[in-house]
Amino acid sequence: MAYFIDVILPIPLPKLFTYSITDAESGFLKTGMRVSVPFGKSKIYTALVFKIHTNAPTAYDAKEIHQILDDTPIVNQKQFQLWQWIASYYMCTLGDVMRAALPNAFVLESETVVLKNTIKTIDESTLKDDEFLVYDALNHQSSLKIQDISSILDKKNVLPVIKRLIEKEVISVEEEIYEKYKPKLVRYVKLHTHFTSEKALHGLLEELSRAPKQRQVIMTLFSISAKTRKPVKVSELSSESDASAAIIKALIEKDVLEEYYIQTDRIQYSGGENEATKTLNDYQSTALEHINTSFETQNITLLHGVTSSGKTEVYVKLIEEVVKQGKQVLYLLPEIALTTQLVSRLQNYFGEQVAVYHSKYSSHERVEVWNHVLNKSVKAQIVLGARSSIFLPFDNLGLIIVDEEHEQSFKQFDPAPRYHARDTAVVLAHMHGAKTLLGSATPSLESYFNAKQNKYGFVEITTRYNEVLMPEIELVDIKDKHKRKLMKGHFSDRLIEEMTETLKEGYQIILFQNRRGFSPIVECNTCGHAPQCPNCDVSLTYHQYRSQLRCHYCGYTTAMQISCMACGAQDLDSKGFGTEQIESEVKLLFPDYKVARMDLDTTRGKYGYEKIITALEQQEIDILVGTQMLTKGLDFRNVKLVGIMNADNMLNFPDFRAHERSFQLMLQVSGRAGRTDERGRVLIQTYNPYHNILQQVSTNNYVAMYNEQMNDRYNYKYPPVYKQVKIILKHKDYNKVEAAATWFAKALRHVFGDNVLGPEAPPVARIRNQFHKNILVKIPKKQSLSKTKEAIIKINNSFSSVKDFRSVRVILNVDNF
DNA sequence: AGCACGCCGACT
DNA sequence: GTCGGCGTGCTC
Repeated sequence: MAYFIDVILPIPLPKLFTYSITDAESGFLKTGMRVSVPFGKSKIYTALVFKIHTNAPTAYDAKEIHQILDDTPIVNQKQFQLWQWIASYYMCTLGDVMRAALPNAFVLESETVVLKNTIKTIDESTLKDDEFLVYDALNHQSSLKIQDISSILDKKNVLPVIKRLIEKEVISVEEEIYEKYKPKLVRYVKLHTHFTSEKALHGLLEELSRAPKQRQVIMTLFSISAKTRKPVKVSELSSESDASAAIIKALIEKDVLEEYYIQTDRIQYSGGENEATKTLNDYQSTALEHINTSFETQNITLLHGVTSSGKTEVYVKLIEEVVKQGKQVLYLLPEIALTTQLVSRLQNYFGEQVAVYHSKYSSHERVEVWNHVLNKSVKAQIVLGARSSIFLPFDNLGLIIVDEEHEQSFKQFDPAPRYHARDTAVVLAHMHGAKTLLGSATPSLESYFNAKQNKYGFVEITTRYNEVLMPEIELVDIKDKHKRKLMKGHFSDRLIEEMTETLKEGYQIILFQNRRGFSPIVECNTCGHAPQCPNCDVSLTYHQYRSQLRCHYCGYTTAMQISCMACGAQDLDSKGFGTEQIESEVKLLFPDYKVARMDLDTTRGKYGYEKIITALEQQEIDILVGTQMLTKGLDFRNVKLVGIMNADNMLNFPDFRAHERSFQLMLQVSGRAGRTDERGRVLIQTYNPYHNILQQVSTNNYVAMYNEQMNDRYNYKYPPVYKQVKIILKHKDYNKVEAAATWFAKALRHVFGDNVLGPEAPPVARIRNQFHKNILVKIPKKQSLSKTKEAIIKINNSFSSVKDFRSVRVILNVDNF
């Protein structure tokens, strides 16, 4: 009997590929194991076994696999089920999902290696110049990579040269694959078995009396192992005995010491005893009770708890319960809310049972967490992670918590799969028969809507921890302040007053400005020219601290101009403002206080973010200026005043969710104020204090916001009332996207009529030299989602068979919010 | 997505 | 003349 496997390849092709395997392999292979397979002319890819069968393909000969990479499956059936759901719901391929799901180190790729042909002697005179260069390089180096040859010959396309050399039998090529994951090994030493007897040991010490350093090492070894009763690390021995690596090496070479390696985890929990979980206050325990009651009838429950209401403690109790039952827990958070603060808080209670998984971890570290989850190790009973942790190989999940449920960063935008981790988590939980708890102080409209419709259970906490009052929110009309000349730069007299007061009392201040850099537009006062990005249709943002102009879309930078590039006038003016400008103004206004800034530019690097947070906690910073990074579930004890510099630019953002987002953002920032005992204060500067959203923020009226926004959503057919799929077309030629988008929209209108919007150019019509066009398909609740998607895919297929449009990139984004 | 093949302009 | 640009087609 001939055996075949269908595999998923990590490429965006909609189908599986079939390879043949031997009898022996068929006995060994299981679905979910990795194999390496030849693909195309020469490449070797990592593929994942999806199905094992005996149906020989008819249209082609299946190739044989190259190698089996695993002893046991690394992906389980439930994951495959989830992957298929993602692929169909978010309209992408299984290959896309595989790429996103597996830690990078699991996906090996081959590299072509060029070797010298040693069998034949070469007549060098038959070689051309470039051929000789390669041949000569191989005399010095046993193997060359394609890239090496590229740099030797200093040109891009070296394949013709390689081809000629192969024909002349000078070289041969091989495909090499590397296992990217290497377990971390730690070197240990012990005394060689020769010396275990008392007598032999005595003799040894005698012998070493002439080598005091070495003798010292041996003595230290004894004392360490007597103390710890554990294997002794080389590093430990070396630092304890103050001996260099060379001395230890000498002892190993003399066979006095014996070295050995033990595989260790890269991430280790090193804390002490676990604490008992905290007792909940009345509000919290009522909430917990309600959640439990809700879970009796509902699989999903939304917890709406005001900022600083102690939701985490409630989560902890729930986690404790589930862990007791021997089930796994997934605790999802937006990437930047995953701080050491929260991790150590959970570790306090659950110790080494907590594993953390997010993108700042190296791919090696990710593999380790993956394996712990796969092996149902106690070390990963509770996984705390960002959106990609929904892909871990859970087997018996009992509970998923999605904290800060409203956060848009749960939705992946750029590479497919464009999934929403909150929604995917709900599906994942369902597959495991687990419960899902969504938590937020400002729930997303869709979740609140679902709760209202009784699709989700609903629980509220309306009181802050320790019954601290919600901050007092004051709206400051800066139009009026400008008129009455009460503004100093971007600061109103009210804000300055409050700041002075707060600083005097010894409390800290947070200033929020949702835009980084110094100013988003630099304009010539003489001719009105503003420097634009050469690759994108945006003006460049001025960054003062490096005296640079920068594009926030493609990363283009150029030096700040002294004079106008168009007319040469030296009179440049900056319009608008960002965090950098606020920071420098604060420094002028309050020269005696420490000011820091937190935005993308100051938090680069692995610990940049952490450093600022710690400094704030340690009260080394009096005033912190920042972007929305500030909003993410941080708990600052001593912040009493929050200033929102300008509420209008977010309210006027051209997006149907701008109002909802502004509300969430402002309430979240406000929530940073007054978290211990003193009531906090929030000042919102705006040109339009009568804006409904601002009124709702200032009265902390979520329900009013919800009702008003839902009204709009009904009227304009937006989510959560309608579903939507956004189609983005990109091309470097404007006329081409234009034509392509028109064609696409027309085809869609044929099927969906008025529920198709566009094509329209987005606010930034060109990014990285690609022109964009958007089309939106609105889907009424009663219209079948799967049929709609089928129709879109069909249109997309006929679109790509028009040869004129083939080079236009099409992005399908389901639930693009 | 890659990658090869094949056809055209612009340089050593 | 070749080098490298990109349109086209294919991958078990």
